[in-house]
Amino acid sequence: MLSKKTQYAFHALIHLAEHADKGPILISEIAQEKNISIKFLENILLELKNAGILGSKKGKGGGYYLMRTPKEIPLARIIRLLDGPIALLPCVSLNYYERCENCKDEAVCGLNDVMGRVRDATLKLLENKTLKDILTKD
Amino acid sequence: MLSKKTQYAFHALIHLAEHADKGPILISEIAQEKNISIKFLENILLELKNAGILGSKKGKGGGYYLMRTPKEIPLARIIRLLDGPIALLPCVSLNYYERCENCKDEAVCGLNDVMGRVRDATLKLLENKTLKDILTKD
DNA sequence: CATAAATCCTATAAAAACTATAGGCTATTA
DNA sequence: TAATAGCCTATAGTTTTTATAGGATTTATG
Repeated sequence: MLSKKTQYAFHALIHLAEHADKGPILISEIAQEKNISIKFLENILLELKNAGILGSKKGKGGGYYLMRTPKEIPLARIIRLLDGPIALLPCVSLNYYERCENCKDEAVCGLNDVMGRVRDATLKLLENKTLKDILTKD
Repeated sequence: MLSKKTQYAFHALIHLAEHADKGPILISEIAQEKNISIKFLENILLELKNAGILGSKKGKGGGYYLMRTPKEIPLARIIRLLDGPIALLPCVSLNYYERCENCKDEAVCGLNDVMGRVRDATLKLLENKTLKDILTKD
């Protein structure tokens, strides 16, 4: 399961995308609208900003906004950023690989093979579907 | 990611399947062969037994053995038993569904839709692939 | 320039989940 | 009846997740 952090991030990004025409959006507005703890959300948006996905403006009239169009933000990017590996096993992870400590040869491990396929099927969706694909408006 | 518990369970099941001709197998043998803490493994095998996947025999000459042929044990069964939900979000889980607290209507939520597809793609593999498919021998 | 608004940043706390261990109990075999 | 091996439950240690706190910094505006 995705962590709350990642789930909140998706809902926040959706809100930002659906209100992109209204200039910077307040953290507090998103928190209220999406029923998320404001302080927790603050940390999440900061991480998204530091990763270059969001921009922000301080002071009155400030808030957060998308740095790219929704179409340019694959869902896999958000998950990897906040949750880490998408694969079900470390030994089939593309970005967070770790050797299997329970089997002797990954090359002939059937579990490795099947989980690799699960990873591929999952990534086919999560790398191609973007923020744009999860919006209600437009 | 799957928990260690589930990962260990898969490796133990593989060992049991590949030595099914040798009668009951000792926990200690599996633990040593697969590099797993023996006491931790004990709990896992017990859970698999209580779920009807494994059988056991006590006393000298005892041990664990499969209650069904490898072909009859889908990978999804093991994951759900030890790890819980396979879906990435509670709101798209078939067996552990929970309503989304951050969106107003799941029926029109794009995130719900995409994650439902991820679940389907994952389950297509995990429900059809069985213990037999992850064995080295045979 | 002073003030209020809003994000930035880091630390920490609280809770939950995960991983592992302990130790006595029970059944079985020889 | 002694040794073997699983059964069962509790608990401990660690890590991760979730959430909160509070002051620092930047910006807009009157």
